[in-house]
Amino acid sequence: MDSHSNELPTSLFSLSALELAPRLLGHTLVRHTEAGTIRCRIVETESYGGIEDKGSHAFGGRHTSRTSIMYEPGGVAYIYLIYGMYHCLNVVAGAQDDPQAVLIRAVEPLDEIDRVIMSTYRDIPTGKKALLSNGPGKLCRALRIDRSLNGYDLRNTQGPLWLEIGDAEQNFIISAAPRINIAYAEEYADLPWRFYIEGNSFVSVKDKQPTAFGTFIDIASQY
DNA sequence: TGTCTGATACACT
DNA sequence: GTGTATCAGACAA
Repeated sequence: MDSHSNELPTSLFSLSALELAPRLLGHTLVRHTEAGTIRCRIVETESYGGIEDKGSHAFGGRHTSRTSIMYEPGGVAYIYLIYGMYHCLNVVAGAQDDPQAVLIRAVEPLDEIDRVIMSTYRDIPTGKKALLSNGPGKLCRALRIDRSLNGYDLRNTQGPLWLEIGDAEQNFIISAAPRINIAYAEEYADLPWRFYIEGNSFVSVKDKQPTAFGTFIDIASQY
């Protein structure tokens, strides 16, 4: 297999989180585990952009041991623990010292073998389908992602976790909606910074009135 | 179908 | 010491 041609272009990750979030939809998250290499399609993301975003861990320029990875140049993984028991995977975006990140909220296994391995890691029956990875905590458990992977370069196809270009032939509509569970973010809570593939069963939260945002952006041909 | 609640461990002050 | 903001299971209807 020629993995080199599947790499996402480096220039993509220097975009702002708000630009990167919809562009990651349809592309492939790959996790190399002891049980095998798992491939899944990104179907839902959220943008956490800049020090002015009250929903971001880096709001106000907060620079702590946890958030320090957000200040790296785009393309590395930012993984944090929530509720003491779940992890969330983010793709760092933008330039050095500009803390931005895209939260991966939901993925869809590409093939049967991927679904089987993910079900094993989730410790649920394989028949559960979409419940497997329709949320940020679930997908991290299904892909055995924890903070030991924090800071890894997601463009390195020799590593434990990376991104690849998705099927260029896919065609879907992107919807935008407010982000989930950030009521504390005040005026930033209602901004439509969550993006997802319209109609995909793995999307974590269904909106009554989704806002059309665009269609599949073919990164392979655009960059 | 929708709403609610408790579990849990670390970040940060 | 206080805040975090997902998930599974329970319950009502």
